[in-house]
Amino acid sequence: MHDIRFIREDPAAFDAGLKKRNLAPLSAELLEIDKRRRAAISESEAAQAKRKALSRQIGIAKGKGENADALMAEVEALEATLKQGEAEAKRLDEELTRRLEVLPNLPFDDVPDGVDETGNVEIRRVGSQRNFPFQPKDHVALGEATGEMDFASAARISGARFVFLKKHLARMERAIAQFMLDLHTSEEGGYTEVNPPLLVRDNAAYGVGQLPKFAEDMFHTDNGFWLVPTAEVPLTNLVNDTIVEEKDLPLRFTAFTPCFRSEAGAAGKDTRGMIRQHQFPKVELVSITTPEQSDAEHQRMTGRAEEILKRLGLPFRTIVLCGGDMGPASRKTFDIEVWLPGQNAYREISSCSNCGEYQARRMNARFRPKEGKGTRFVHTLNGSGLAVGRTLIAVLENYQNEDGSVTIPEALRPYMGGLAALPAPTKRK
RNA sequence: GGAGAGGUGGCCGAGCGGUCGAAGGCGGCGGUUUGCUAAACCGUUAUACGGGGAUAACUCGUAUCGAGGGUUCGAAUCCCUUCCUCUCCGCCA
Repeated sequence: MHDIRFIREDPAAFDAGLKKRNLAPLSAELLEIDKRRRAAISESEAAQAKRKALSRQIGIAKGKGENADALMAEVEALEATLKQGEAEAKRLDEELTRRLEVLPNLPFDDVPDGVDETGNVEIRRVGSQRNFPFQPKDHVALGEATGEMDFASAARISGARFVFLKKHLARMERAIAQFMLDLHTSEEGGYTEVNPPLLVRDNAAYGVGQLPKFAEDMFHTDNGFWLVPTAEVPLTNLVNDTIVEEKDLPLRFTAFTPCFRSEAGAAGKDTRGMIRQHQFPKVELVSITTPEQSDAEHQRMTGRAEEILKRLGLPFRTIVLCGGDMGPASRKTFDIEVWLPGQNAYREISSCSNCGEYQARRMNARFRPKEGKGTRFVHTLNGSGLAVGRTLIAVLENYQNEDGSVTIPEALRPYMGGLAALPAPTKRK
């Protein structure tokens, strides 16, 4: 949600931000609505002030037992203008909100220009791609060979874009999540583990910017709940409608949850395998900071997500998204892409965004500064730390052996009962 | 699911048709006292929007007592709708 005063003060900066989003300038028409809105408010308030004064006089007169008919007639005469003025002011105010609340956040100046993913810029590459002496398989081939990744059963029971994981793979997914949580909640990680609700109300979905524009991307229950598309929704809303003390910032939350996305089928992309599912597990990171801290926190958060991949020995690259490819709430986003030899491609495994005060304004999340008076909006950040299902895929594809067994990365072994490798599939008789 | 109770400022808690933005307390801030701390005492302490002003200090106005609507000259107070919380009973992982 944008601050109309910011647009009033610097319409050129606003339009420049929209341009980075490949949107046409809007400041002129928004300010026109704002102008009419403010005029209507002034008019309406003047009438209200008059009524208030008269009503007070009526009260005083009646208190003294005097006749107040003349005064009451005066108020009566005001009635029409009053009602009309109020309605007009309200209508214009709502129109402005409706226009503003669907606009995306303004990218920072250092965000690259571009209309889609081709405009993204790689900023670093870590780890080296393994040289396979054989043709590496993708995760579907590996998982189905052992029967531990079962798409056929999932299709019978839930339809497309679901999967059953069994035995070692089920356990490894759990191991990965636990490894991530342990690192994030360690002293150097600094995050507080949270186990949030997975069903949320409209206001929570609105607060992070999912509503009103992206309703069709979420599952909805028939009694009015949204299934969370990411734990970002409940975690960020932990501070909605609250005022935190500056000394308590930053707040850092992490959660391991399933995520539910209904849009996953619509794109027609990644129809094969576990890459894009209606339900997937993810460890999420959320930070609440002061405006001054948010940029450093953004770097830090991205670093914490990268640390997971480093410890798992998975090669990855980090890119900064261009204006056209960023999520609407974000001012700047780093994507981390893991190398998948089975696909011969880097694939997104984390997305870390600094949302500035965009979400804070929508959910009314403020802090009380140590210096000065009043309150200010917090900055909110979120990132995957990491997508657990995709991490599982990455482990399978990067650590596979020619016989179909999979070496387990050292970091995960303590979580797998010391197991060193997932067994190769047994040959069919 | 059944039966009740309630939602007031950063927090607790009064008020139940008329100068109520709202008593009192706590907390916060400023000060006095004090060797320091504590205690005591005095003062102060909401937010949003709009107008004026230098996009200042400040000032004027309007709104805000869960949300929305209604009654009334006037609503925190009355009525309706809705959301939420709590208690008891039932049911259930």
